[in-house]
Amino acid sequence: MEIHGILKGKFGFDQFRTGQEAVIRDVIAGKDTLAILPTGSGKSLCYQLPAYVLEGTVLIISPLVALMEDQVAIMKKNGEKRVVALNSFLSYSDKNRILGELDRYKFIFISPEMLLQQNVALRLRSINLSLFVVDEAHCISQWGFDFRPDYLRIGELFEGLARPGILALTATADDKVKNDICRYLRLQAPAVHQQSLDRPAISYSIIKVDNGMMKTEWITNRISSTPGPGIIYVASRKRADELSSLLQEEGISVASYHAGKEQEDRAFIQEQFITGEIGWICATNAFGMGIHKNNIRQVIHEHIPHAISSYIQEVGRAGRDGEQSQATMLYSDDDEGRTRFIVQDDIPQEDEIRNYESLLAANIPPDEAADLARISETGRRIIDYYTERMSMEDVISRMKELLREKEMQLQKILRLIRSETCIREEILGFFGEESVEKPKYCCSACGTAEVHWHIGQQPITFDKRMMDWEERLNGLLG
DNA sequence: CGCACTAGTTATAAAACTAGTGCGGTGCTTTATT
Repeated sequence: MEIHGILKGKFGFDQFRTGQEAVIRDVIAGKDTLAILPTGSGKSLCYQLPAYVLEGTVLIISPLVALMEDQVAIMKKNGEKRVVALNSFLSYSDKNRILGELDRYKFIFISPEMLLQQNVALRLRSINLSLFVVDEAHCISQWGFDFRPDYLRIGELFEGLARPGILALTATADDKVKNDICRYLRLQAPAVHQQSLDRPAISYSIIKVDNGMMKTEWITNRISSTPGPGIIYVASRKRADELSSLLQEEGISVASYHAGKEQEDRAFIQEQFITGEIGWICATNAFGMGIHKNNIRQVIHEHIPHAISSYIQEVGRAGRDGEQSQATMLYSDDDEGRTRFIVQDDIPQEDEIRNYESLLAANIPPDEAADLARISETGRRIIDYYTERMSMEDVISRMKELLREKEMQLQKILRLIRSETCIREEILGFFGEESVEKPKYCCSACGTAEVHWHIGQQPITFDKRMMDWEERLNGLLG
């Protein structure tokens, strides 16, 4: 069947959105494909359509169980019954039953961790896979090295075996992320499809303030006088709850969201935000993946994000409908040290690794050894992953390398913050895009960040440099 | 690293310092003998 026919017949669309068709043609041709498509451009069609052309089952790696469940529900609602999510929501018996009849399914969603369990991997290798999809593929780079090491092992599934084409999907990827994806998925001569990451409808502001109190003040003013819906990204769970309560007292419709909340509550809050019952969300970086909401008008950061690529991901959730939106980053001088601490804290140190390994060598049980060497659960998983693959000395130098890498990413975002040149140009340059057309509302560095919202009170205007107290003082004196 | 918080100190007393302590993001997975 011709792909336009399937597009109309199965999905009810008359034409492809920008970028989709080229990706789909490569996927159907069996090529390894890396597709970097902006959120909301219909990434899931890139594997769902080929599924109806190709013989066999499509296997989709997904980072969050909640996301898998969502997608399965949507597909079932749209009439596709041969779809299943393999994750820890399943009872032991259901899991076994499904594993026994895997080839009945057209689509299987699974986490990297489940994928790499021996019995699961064995079963998956035995069925006819038409396509292997890695959704949100930037997770390989973002999480694999220091958080969820199984992300680095996805490529091992087909070690030494014939395999189907691989499709890696993500919304943002700089050169490092692209390289990590290709390397760890072992892509062969991948077709890379990438659209401009520029979002002309988003204007960028970076504003320096003196302290936390000013952040609270600024945000309160801003939110009471300009439209939402919006997301406020904060650095800690505690702050998310605290800021949310403060804003509630001001009569603002807001809720907090972070990983310390019950799954149930998280789903509920997310749902309310999507339907518009809640106007604002105060959240840690836990919030965002899989949020299908077009009309987010503002994204505010009140800390320095960990890396430019995470910043762009978070900011990119605004303005998917193409309407004017604003991204604002508030920061103060002491943010740098705190961001550095959070990013680097979980990476095991040399003496911790040596301690832990010598305790293990003395036959101390692993749980106890990790405890004694004061290694976090995450840290231990990381050490275990690397020690299985290299000598202790190599693990130690690998960890140092990881620290350097994190520091480099931080330095890049600090450079962005301190730069006086166009923020849009800087950001796009970071992703390798050179020519940039500046929209009417561009950024605070260009002096054209301020959108004139047509509701509420006076627009609040802040000049980035004048917010610095020394310069403000000089301004008064001079 | 830097914050918020607490307990202890000071000595006219009360409020105001000081030193010490705890805390900080992201998520998957966990289950078997007859």
